[in-house]
Amino acid sequence: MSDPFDLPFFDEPGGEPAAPKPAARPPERSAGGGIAARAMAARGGQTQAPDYLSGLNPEQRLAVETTEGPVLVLAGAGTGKTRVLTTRIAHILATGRAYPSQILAVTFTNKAAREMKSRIGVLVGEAVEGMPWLGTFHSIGVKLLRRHAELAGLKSSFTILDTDDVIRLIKQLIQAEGLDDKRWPARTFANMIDGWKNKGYGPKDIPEGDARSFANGKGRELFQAYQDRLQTLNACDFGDLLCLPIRMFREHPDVLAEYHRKFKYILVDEYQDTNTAQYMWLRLLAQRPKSRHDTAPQGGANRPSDRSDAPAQASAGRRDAAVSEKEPQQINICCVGDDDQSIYGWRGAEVDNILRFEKDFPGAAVIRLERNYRSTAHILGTASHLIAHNEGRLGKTLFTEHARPDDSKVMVHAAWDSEEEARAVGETIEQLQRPDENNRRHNLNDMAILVRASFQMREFEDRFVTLGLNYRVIGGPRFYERQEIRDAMAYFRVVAQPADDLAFERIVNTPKRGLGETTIRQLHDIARARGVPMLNAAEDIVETEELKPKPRASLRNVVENFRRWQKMLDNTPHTELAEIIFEESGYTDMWKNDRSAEAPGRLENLKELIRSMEEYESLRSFLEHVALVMDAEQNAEQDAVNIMTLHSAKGLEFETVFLPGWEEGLFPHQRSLDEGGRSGLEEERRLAYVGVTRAKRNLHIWFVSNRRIHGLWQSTIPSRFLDELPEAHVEVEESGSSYGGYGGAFAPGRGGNYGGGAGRQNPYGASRFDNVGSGSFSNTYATPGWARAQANKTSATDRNWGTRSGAGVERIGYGETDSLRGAGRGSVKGRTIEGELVAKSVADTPSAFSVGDRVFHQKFGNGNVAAIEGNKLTIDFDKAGQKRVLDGFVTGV
DNA sequence: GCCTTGAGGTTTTTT
DNA sequence: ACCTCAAGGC
Repeated sequence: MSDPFDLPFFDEPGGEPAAPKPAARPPERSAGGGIAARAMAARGGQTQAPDYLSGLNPEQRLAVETTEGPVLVLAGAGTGKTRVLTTRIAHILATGRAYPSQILAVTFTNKAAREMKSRIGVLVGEAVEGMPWLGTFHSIGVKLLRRHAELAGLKSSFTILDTDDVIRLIKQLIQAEGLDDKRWPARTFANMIDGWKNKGYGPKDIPEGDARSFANGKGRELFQAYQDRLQTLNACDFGDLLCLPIRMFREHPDVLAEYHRKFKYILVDEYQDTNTAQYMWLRLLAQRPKSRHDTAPQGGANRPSDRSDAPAQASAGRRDAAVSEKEPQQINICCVGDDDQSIYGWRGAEVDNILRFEKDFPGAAVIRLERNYRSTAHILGTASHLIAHNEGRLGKTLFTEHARPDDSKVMVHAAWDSEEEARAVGETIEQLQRPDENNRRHNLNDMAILVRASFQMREFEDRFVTLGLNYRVIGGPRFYERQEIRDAMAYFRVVAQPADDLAFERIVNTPKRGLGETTIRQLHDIARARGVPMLNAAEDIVETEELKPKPRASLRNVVENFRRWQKMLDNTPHTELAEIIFEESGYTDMWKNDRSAEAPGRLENLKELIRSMEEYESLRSFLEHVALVMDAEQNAEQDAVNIMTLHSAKGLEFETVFLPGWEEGLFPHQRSLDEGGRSGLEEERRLAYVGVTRAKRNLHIWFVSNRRIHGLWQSTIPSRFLDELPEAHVEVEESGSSYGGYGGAFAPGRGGNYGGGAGRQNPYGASRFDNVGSGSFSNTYATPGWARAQANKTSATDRNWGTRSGAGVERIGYGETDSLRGAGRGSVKGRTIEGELVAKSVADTPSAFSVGDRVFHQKFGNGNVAAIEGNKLTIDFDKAGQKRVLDGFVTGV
């Protein structure tokens, strides 16, 4: 309880919170219509609370009603975060504190924005349509830029490039510099640029070291060249959508002041995911200058150009004036987030932003939501215990008031390999889907498989196809990233924005028109030399003799097509135009004539594309949408199991959740450990926490002993996170029998991948199952090294799992000691972590081997020990290269 | 200019 | 194991 990070305000969980500060000053607008009257009533007391407040618990209600001043809502998983946000907005609107257009509500993903919009719609009806400033950071950035494009050096018709465009563009630049694009991959540089922009850096701001590390030290020049190129293309990338508004606000305080006047309330969702640029963006908008002069209106010219926020009532103008003249506006920013769910550090998110909130906004109210409405006590207990291993938390503990005795514990299962894992999960799903004795059955929609890395999905998909089990992959290969869709979009882009050279280049020879590299290069050169778009260059060059007759005719045809389509743009329904373009360009024919297996699907996707265009009023607005929203709506019609990554699962919940692949190297992911060290590990742990907290009633965690990585079979060891699960809430599956027959998976030598029939040793040390069954596998225990290891065993010996044949997995017992990481390293201040479930991934005892030892491994052959970490050995094998294995797997030679 | 073949790199997560 | 890219033949 005595958490050092505990913040002063709310130290009695569940108790009646005292207001941190006067909830608010009296409402600024007095009198007036019914809305204000309702507001007064709402403020007056609980008795007359409006409906929308009635279902809230005290903490939620406080978060909703503390409308004035800075507020940080720390909302644990499943504590009604979205509800608080949406109700808060409804409350602000209903009490007349602001008009819909005066609320800036930022989310991180499009999904979240949609969700919020629809839920606000439920609360306030039509009024939600008047909220133009509800959206993602990026979409709001676009809106700002379109409006003030000239201040950012763009024309308001600018194009937004996606990752693919960016990489192609950078590649051109690298080649133009005469650099080897193999040694300096465009993708790498694109990532670097993205990283810089996440920090708000322009070419001049990047650290010298960064600049030197790429392109023979020309990183900075290349970055600058890239920005220049974007400007000539009248284009910007994703990062610019954040950086350019920031720059604009800094360089044009008058414009910033406009928005200071405009936005009365700022709300930020998933604050823990904001990166430095987003943080600066928010600070600029939220932090009003102290001096009154800065906020004072500077004349009509600076008024926001859209007047949608100018209420019709005469009182409105008065109110506006009153606010800005009487007192400097205070900062009404409300950030909602959960430090324990910060999982985007790898792309620049700064958990620190949320940890620092109170310093940034002095006097901020901090409200914790810890009452969980989603999961069983077992699941919450598991999640809390797991996340308690992290340092640097603000500290929250979820609780539920709805523990039921018959809730099932969190299940941990083992499988031989990933195929087995998929098969077993499939069987479990089928079992759940079958009607039970009460004739109730689980919907597939209520189940989800959450994987660490997308390559894990394939195995499940394969299995489900075989079983005929419906599934849907969420966030997988994105609709708008498919080749045919991108081609189609490129056609549209050239039609709508004739200067879009990247799009032009993409499709000028798709389908094949005999316009190869040579022709393109010529076009390029002319366009560059004359400073005109390539389409114009093409238009001119076909009138000359410079091209050979064939390409010349072909190119003329292309140009004529585009000119014709451009003329049709304004007087032809855009879906119709799209079909015409596909037909006349020969694009549909191209796929019709394609004999490959994917071709029909691609044609189908093109139809789907046209269908999805119907919702938009014009081709332009459609393009705008697509640039920002790379995912297409999924049809939730059909009952299907959900498969997705842990990252894309954030914010969702399911009755039953499967978490496969809890193995060292995969989860926690090796790369996170390598690149992020301790904080990388903590982020992985938060990811595990996110995964666990997605489950409402049932949670199944899996790990396998063998996994194919980069096409090679690797033996794996259970994730350390398994060590960190609390015994009290977790049950290890005893045997395969309960799910009928996959227990045989543990038979030695199965699958032929494993060096003949010698079988597999128990990687977790000896267990009482080691002597069960026939003993061909046991010979390895006779080695001297093993004997020594045995002799050194401590109480930890008892906590081991067997994975022997037929037995599946069984928990044998628990050590009485604390977790090796909990108490041993004191990873959590002032908190004892007890009763952990143990699947040893790191031995308490030193390895029986030492660096340099010559060893033999059943599968990899002979090698030398290169490094030792606990019981994990890094071995340079003569044939197989360097591998990490458990010492139990090798024998001294 | 286009297509086939072979080599080499690659796979965490995404607005 | 898979995909992308370059080289070489047509």
